[in-house]
Amino acid sequence: MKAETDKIKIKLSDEKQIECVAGTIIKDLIDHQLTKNNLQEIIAAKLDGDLVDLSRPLFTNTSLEPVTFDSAEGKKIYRHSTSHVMAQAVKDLFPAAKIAIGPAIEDGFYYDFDLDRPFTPQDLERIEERMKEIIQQDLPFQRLELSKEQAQKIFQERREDYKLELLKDIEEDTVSLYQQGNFIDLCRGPHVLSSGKLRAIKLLNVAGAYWRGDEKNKMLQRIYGTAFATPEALTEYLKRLEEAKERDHRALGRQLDLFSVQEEIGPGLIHWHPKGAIIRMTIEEFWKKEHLKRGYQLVYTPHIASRKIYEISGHLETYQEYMYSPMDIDGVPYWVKPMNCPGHIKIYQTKLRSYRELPIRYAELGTVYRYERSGVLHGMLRVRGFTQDDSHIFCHPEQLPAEILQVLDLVDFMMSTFGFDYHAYLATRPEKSIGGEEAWAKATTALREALSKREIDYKIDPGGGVFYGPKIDIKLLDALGREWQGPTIQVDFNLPERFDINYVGPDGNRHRVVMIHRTVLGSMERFIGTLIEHYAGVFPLWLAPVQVLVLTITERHIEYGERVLQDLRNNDIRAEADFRNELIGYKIREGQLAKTPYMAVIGDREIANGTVSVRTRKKKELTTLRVEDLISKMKKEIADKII
RNA sequence: GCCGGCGUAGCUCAGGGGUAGAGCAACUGAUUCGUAAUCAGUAGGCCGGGGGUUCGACUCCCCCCGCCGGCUCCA
Repeated sequence: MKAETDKIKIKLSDEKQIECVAGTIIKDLIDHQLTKNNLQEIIAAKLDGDLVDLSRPLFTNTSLEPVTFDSAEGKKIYRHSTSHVMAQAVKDLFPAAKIAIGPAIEDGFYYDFDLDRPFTPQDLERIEERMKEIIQQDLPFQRLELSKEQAQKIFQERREDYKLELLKDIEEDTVSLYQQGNFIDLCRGPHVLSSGKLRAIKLLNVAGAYWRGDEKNKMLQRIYGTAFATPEALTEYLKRLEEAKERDHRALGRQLDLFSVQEEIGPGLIHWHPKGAIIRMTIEEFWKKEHLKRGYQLVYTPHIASRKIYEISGHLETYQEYMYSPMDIDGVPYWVKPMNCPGHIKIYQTKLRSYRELPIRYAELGTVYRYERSGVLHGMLRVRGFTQDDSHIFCHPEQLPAEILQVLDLVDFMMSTFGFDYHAYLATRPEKSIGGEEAWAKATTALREALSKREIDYKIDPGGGVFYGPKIDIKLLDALGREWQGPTIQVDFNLPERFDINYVGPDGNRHRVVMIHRTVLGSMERFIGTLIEHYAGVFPLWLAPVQVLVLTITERHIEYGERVLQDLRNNDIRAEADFRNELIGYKIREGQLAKTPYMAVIGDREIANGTVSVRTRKKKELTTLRVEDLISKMKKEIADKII
């Protein structure tokens, strides 16, 4: 460390470097050097890549980069500071509350508290008011670097049991604490300079959360909130949340009459109404054709199976908690299938397989039932009975890379057909797992290389693999940005062993197959649920339940309307009619609210010319087309699956 | 499963110990109309279910069911 009179060099950018006296506070430096070019308020700084408080003094040559709210790091710091202010407000109003953890998260922050009474919505309002007062007071965030013992003493005095527990797990001798006003928190930082920097805050909701995410631990109360650099940005965000709610597949499912869940039948069990069913059927037909094209063979397997098969597969050992209790059939317990693999394996094993037959790819739209805990059910996205677009590929080890690549190709093709955004994860070997190190390495490499070859961005999910093999998970995003497990590609070393699945190699000996479990949509329920949100209910023509609505102006146009309707239907176009004695504006409004892609209006002029007046849901300008031209235009759009 | 909130007509929602309300939808009638709401009328409710408090409960209390937001867990 240099003496305070010494000069140090600070690199501000590739072109700009300045000198200052050692000990200069970053904020002072920034006030002099950077404010003119930066309208955005600076939240923190990055010194040689490390995030630090603006209140930190500079002692060595370094590069300095300002951090603003624009950056992900800036948002994180800003919101993390807001969570501290919230914790301070809670402690002010509820001194008995103990603080746990309070990080920034995507779009906001939370803080967990332990308090013997629940926070009410009114409490949230009070807390928010108190936070605004704290912001008004403009309390500086002070960083304290203390020995672990000193920190322990502080949190003992304050009876912050959770902080003490966190401290125990910290290995370093010194820890950092942040204080604003009378509030002290164990925290790495950095933070904004003072509470007054926080401009637009909002508390959103309270929820239970287990201490350290473990359901054996005490349940704490988590308050969620968010913060933005300007009130306008906050309002914008809240508006986005409202809009997302309107895309919610549960609301749209009711409005568009796609599906329902019946209390008397049971939660988590989906009823597909005619309009939802036709969407599903269209996707399933497409799916089947595509699989046959790509060398899959379609199979069907039973919905129940005797105990024996699940003993062999290991389901009773490792998966029983998700399986529904067995029924007695002639004294033998039968279970409803939670997965399709055993059935496919047994089909494979009906004869001796040669290496020449491999790979064998069995595919099935297989309906499975799994017990899901009541609190996790969610519309069509998390249910108890669902149809997986399942397949099991049996191959020999050398074929694994090519097979994975082919599956990934199919996944990508499907996702792009539907215009879907997705995130990919490569889940690696978990601690509790079976199979040799070499096999794992080979399979993981095959998965990784397939992802790179397809140029799919992915994250590693360390230890997230299944016990029997590594996997690629594709996550779909719902309207609120929540990720849902969709397509998955899993390599399996386990079932081939348990079932003794073989093929006869060129050497005449039996060899163990490698098995891939995969789905390319996930399940019909979850996929279509997410699709509803993705399209906001506005299905592309090829999927729209009603593709064209034939509308008449008055009763004298009905006869011609009937002919047009039949003409469309004869051409495999899903056409419906509204010949009611209602105003045309009224019928159009209904069609528009149902998000019908085309409406064909018929009046005197159209009958005279053998045409229809065509209105699309997107562009509202009208065109007059001969019926056969409308048919060919629609047929092309359907065939091309235009999104 | 756990924590919190909610449950009133088909849908969206008001009401808050003393006879249950609106809009839309439905139904009936009139209107025969040119691209997002024609007019009039009618009907519709075990106020999620059960128990309790009370002279009286949709309203207050308890239990159960379901839904919503999270946590934990998954296609």
